This record gives sequence, C-alpha cells and structure tokens, in this order.
Amino acid sequence: MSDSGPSGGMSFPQKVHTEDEDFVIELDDHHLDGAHDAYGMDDRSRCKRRKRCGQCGPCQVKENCMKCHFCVRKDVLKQTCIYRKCIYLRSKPKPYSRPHQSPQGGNVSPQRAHGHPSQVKSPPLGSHSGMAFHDAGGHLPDARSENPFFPSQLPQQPSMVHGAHPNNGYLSPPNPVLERTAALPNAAGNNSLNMQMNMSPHQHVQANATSPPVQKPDHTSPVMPQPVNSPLAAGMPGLHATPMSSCSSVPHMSASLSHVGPTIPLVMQQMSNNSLSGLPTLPTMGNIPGLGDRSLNDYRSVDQFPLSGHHPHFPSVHPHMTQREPSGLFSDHARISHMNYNHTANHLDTLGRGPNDSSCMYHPGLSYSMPGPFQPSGPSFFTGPADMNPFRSNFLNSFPPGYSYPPDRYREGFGTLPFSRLGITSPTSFPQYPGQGGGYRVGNALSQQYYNSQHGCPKNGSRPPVSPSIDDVKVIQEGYNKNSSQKSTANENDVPKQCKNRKNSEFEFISPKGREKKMKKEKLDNSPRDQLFSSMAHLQPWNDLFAHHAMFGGDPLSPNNLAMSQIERWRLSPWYNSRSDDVRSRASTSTLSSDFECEVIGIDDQQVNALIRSDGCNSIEIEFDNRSISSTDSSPRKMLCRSSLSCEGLISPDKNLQLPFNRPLSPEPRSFFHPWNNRSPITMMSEQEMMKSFKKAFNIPDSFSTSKKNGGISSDTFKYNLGHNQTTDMRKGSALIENEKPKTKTFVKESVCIKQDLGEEGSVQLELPGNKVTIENIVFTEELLKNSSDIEELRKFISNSQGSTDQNHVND
DNA sequence: CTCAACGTCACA
DNA sequence: TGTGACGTTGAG
Ligand SMILES: [Zn+2]
Ligand SMILES: [Zn+2]
Repeated sequence: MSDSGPSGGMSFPQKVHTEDEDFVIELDDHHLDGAHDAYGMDDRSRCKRRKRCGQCGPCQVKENCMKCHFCVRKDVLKQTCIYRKCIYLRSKPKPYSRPHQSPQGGNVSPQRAHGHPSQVKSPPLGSHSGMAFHDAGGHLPDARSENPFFPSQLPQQPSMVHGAHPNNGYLSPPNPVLERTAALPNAAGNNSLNMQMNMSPHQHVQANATSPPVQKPDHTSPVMPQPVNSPLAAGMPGLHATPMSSCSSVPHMSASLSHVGPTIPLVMQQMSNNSLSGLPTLPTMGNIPGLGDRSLNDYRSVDQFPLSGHHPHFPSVHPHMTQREPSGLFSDHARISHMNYNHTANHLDTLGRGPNDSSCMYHPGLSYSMPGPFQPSGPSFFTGPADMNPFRSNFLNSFPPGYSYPPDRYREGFGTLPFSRLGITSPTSFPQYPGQGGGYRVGNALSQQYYNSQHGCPKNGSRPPVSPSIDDVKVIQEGYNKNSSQKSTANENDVPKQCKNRKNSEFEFISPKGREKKMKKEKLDNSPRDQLFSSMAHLQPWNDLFAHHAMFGGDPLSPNNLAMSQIERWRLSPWYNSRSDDVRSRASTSTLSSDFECEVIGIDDQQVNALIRSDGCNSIEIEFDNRSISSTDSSPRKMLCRSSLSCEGLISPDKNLQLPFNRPLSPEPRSFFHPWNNRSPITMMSEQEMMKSFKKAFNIPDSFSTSKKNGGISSDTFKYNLGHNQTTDMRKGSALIENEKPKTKTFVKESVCIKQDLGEEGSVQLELPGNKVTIENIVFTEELLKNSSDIEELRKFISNSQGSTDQNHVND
C-alpha cells in the first residue's frame, strides 16, 4: 500500500553545486519549512526510508507475481515481489541512517556536513534524477563523483524543480506528458520502459537506474543529445534538469484476463489495433548519419552502457518478459535452469532460494555501483566479461527498462524473459497478460537500470533508476535528425510533410491524440527529441542492422563483424549493441540478433511464421517465413517494419483480433537463429543464399545489385531498389504483396497483424521493401473504443494516413 | 489499524 | 558473502 506508488518523500531541497553555480532544488513549500541541516534538508525530507520510485520498470508492475520467492514467502520475508522491486531500491542504501540511528544529522558525513555547495561532490545526478542529496556517507563510492562521466558540474537548471511533484523522493514527478490515460498506460518501461519512456522529448531519462526520471519543466531548455559520456548523456544532473520522468506512474493496467503474476502496464495496449502497413521505402540509411559519427562522447543508448549493478535478489526482467533463447554468449546454462520463473523450480535456486529473493536488496556483492553508463572507465565499456559486458553480451537484451542485470546466479533464473520488448508475448514463459502482449517496451522505457547506483538519498544514497529508453531515443533521435536533415529541410516535426516526402510505400500514422499532444508539445519544445517522437524517424541504424544482422545473421561478435569495433557498433545505434540494460536486449536470441528483440509469431492461417525483431522501441522487423506459406516459395520474406512510437511501440500480432490465424502465436520464443524451429534457420543460410532467397521472395532480379555492408547486404539497397512501384494489399488477414516487377503478382498470404500501441503520439511505419503495404483492417480494442472520444476520427485518420486504397475498417 | 516492504542484522 | 527474518517505517 504505502509503498506502492510514487510519492514524495525525498529529500529536498536539494543543493546542487556546479562549477557555474550552486542552486537548490526545492520541492514544495512545505518542504522548505523546518530546520534544514547542512544540506538544506530538514528532517522530514531526509531519506529515512526510500520508497519506490514509481517510475522504473519494476515499479510499473502493479501486481505481485506470486511466484517469486518473496511473493511466496511474503509473510515472512516481507519483501516486495522481485519483479516489482524498484530498481532504485535495489541499490544498497547508504549506511548512514538507520532508522533508529540518529536520523540524521549526526550521521551526516563530515564531508557534507558542512556543506558548502562547493564542497559537495559532484552534484548528485539526482538533482534531476531524484537523488536528493549527495552521498552522505561518502564512504560509498559515488559513481557520480568518481565517474568521469559525471560532470562535476550540473549543467543546468537550477531550481526549476519547484513545483515538481516529489516522486518518491525523486524529483521527477510523473511526467504529464507521458501520463497516459487509463486507456493508454504508459509503457514501462521504458519501454516506457519500456517504454514508457520517451514519449516526450523532454523526457529524458537516463539509462542508468540510479536516478529516476525527473520531470523537466517545459521551459527548460531542451536538452539536446549529449555525448554519451557527457554528463547529460549520462544522466547528469544537468541533463535531468530537463528530463522528465519517462515513466510516469502508470496506474492503469488492463487486465482483461485473469492471470497470475505481476502485471506490467502496457505501453499502449489500448491502442491496439492494428495494423498498418507501410511500405517500403526505407529511409536513406546508407549513411547512418550521425550514428556512425558518434564518438565516444556521443549518446549511447542504454544498451550501450555496461551493466549496472544488478541486484542478486532481483531479476532484471519481469516475468512477463518473453524468454529468449540462449544467446550465443550465454550458454544454455545461463538461461535454463531452475531459474526459470515459469518453472516451479524457479522459486528455488540452488541455494534453495528463488532467483531473487533476498530481502536485502543491496547485498554486498552487488555491484551497485557497477559499471554503468557513468562508469568512469570509458574503456570499461568494452571490457570485462562478455557476459557482463553489454557490448558483447546478448544476455539481457530483452530486459525491460527498469530491470537491472541480474547477477550471474540470477541469470539462470532469468532464463525466461517475461516480456518481449515488442510486446509480442510468448505465452510460454510467464503468465502473460492480456493486452499486454507482454511487451514492456519501454519502456522503455521502458529500461533501465543498469546502474543502480547508490546515489540518491544522501543518506542512503540511492537513486531511482532512469529509464534507459530515453537514451535510446536519444540515439535514435540523433540519427533521425541527421538523417532527416539530410533528406529535407522540412520541419522534422511535421510528420505529414515527412510522409509526403517519403516514398510512397511508406505508411505512417499518428494517432489523433498523439497529434494533439504532439502539437502541444511541439509548442513547448522544439528539441530534437520531440521531433524524434513526433515523427517517425527513420532509424537508420535499423536498416543497417537489419541487413546485417537479420539478413545475414551477422554476429556482432563474429570475426567478420568484429571489424566493426564494438564501439563502432554502439555508435551506430542502440540496437547494435546488445543491450545491457534490462530493458532490452538481453536474452536476445543470439549474438546475432543481439540488437533486436526476436519474436516469432504465427502470422496467418497459412502457418506462416514471422520473426519479429524489434529494438524494443522504435523499430520492428518482421520476417516472414515463406516456407510455411505458399509452399512455393521457400525463401524467407522479410518485411522491414519500423515504427516510431515514441519509444513505445508495441508490435505484435493482435491476439485480440479475430484474424485468421490458424495457429496461435508461436507459443515459444524462438531463437533468432532458429526462428522456425530449426526449419532452415536463417543463419544456416549462406549469405548468398540469403540474398538469393531474399531476392526471390521479393522478386528481385538477380541482376539487382546488392551492396554489402559489413559483410551484410545493405538494407539500403533493398530500400532503394525495391521500394517503389510495388503494391501490397492487405486484405483481411492477409497481405498481398504485389511485385511490380513481374507483373506477376506475388501474393503473400501472410497476414500481418500488428498490434501497435500508438500511445498518444505514436506512429507506426511498416515498410516492406519493394512493396506497398496498405492497411486492410483496423481493429480497435474495446479498450480503445472505450477510451476514444472519436473512434471514427481515428479510423479516418489512420486510413488517410496510409492513403491506401482498399481499406476496410473493422471495429472490434 | 492494516498493509506493504525497506533496511538491518544475525546467521549460515 | 549471501540470506532469511523481522522490526520498523509509512501510506492508506
Ligand atoms: Zn513475486
Ligand atoms: Zn522504481
């Protein structure tokens, strides 16, 4: 009860000292009252007991899993469900203050005791992040201060926080922008989580879990993408000045189905709906502007950050996450085992305990200060055990935002990832929630938290995590901006324009609500981030990745691919690296697909399977297995889909739709490598074969030149060469792909049902190289209908957005 | 008062 | 070092 929601409570005012200035962040008037200690805190504001941030992924989970050790032994252990354990709280509280000890004051470390602002170590990120004070003890390493990435100064924003709602002691109040209606729960996670994140450009949540998202005043100057290592990027205080919480507490959870286990708010479940289709004209990618140029100082996505400490007791993932297959990096042992939450054994680890159980969240041994985005050691990013190295490991790719890395011992337990970043869930792993699709995306923001640092409360020094998704967004944004700028001068915010400028095959739409909000936001903010969110950025990285990884299964770790240093890789895109944060990528199916989420779904009655990969946030890739379709074509068809959902893309087959799916979604997640149950796994194809198949699938002449990129086929090539003049019809449940080339129409019987939660400003873009994709049916969930003031408008809007001809809207 | 669960501590 | 237990904090 009490701890269940975000609430104020942290310490304020918070003094922040920067080179340039010292300022105090104050919350409310009442907070100002009372005696203040050296830090400007009064007793009330001290962090006596930390509270869940309410914004991280786990905090988004409203229900106990009832399966974890803590849940099972709740009476005795009195601990919150492991899946709900706030990331931020996982960090060890700094020993200062035991409740019974003198609450404070006396315990204030000398350093801070007299704190002149200048004496304070680097300002706590918390300032924005919610960390109210500096580490009181000082005995604990303060990553911020020690971390090179933490600027010693706060870039900005001083007192803006006034008026902000305390967020469980964190500055970040629920982000209004992000706030979703019940109908539109925000993603977790980051994903909003998942992606609860990043709907708003303002929201800038950092990747590290240390600090909770903070709300940023609108007037605050927009934060531009910062160098990865930059304070801002790192979630420096300054940055956060701007940041808003990416995850507002999301109260709503649609629970249509009874289920056991925690429920994760869907990011956009309500939007559900449907599908869209787009077409293929992929944006120019060839050059991944910006991304490639990114230097170490560039933004890094959460994924790019090293794991942060994970708490041994808590899983990084939510039970709902879909489990991935063992990745190449992680041997099976890592994923299998009793740790599987679905497994009864899961409750007990070898020690007889659940993967996550200990009541103590901060146990020694945990790397609370772990390598995080802020890790001083820049190099650290690339070094370290593969399993712990985000850049190398796939493990954790799928973690939802807010989930920190599990310790090794937990990894086993995490075998199954309850969530899928895409929202595509696999029934197998954990009880899935209806409507949730298991997606956590975002979350992006969903994401988060590699770094549970011990920052935050000056006393105990913990800060809440930040949604990682933001980082992703940043990256994306960056890429997008550059890209778009190259492409046209059109206002990037102007989605319609962009659409126009795009090739015909593209489809995009933004929900009316989204537009509204978007417009509002645009007024307030012109930051690139907004642009990112508001428009469907073409994520260049996607193509690159797609072509490279998806098509050819480029293994990031493979020698070939090693050509691209990991750094390079992460520069490219957030997806390029395996995600280290919880939100994403872990469990990725393979080293190959470390960048994506992999999901296999049954797409139509034709028994067509589709492999959907997503960066978990903004892009999705759908690959069809033609073999299961017409039977005539054994080559895999790949559909590139991209959706910019403000990081909250939820793409999944709409289970709710009465589409002609003869078979349910693939019950089990499949490995990227073996998406089709080993029926000619993609990876088993040689590159040439792949290419061949691909061409065949799309009726691409052999003569068609293909370029290789990094050993893979450049998706750009496809994009440019394939994406035109072809049409695809999407009819009920089936997409017809008409290849213009040979007037021979190739009908792809697959039905592609995409359930995309557009959130409030989400946009979906589905691109099928060489084909035009149109929307066949639009189905709204009841929830959406219920919450939509004007469904017709929405429908029209969607229809118009695609400009497709044959549309059939169906209400659900 | 109840409930949730944070944080501490003792123990293995 | 990792855990289980549980006193205690704190929100309804
Ligand atoms: Zn549980
Ligand atoms: Zn939290």
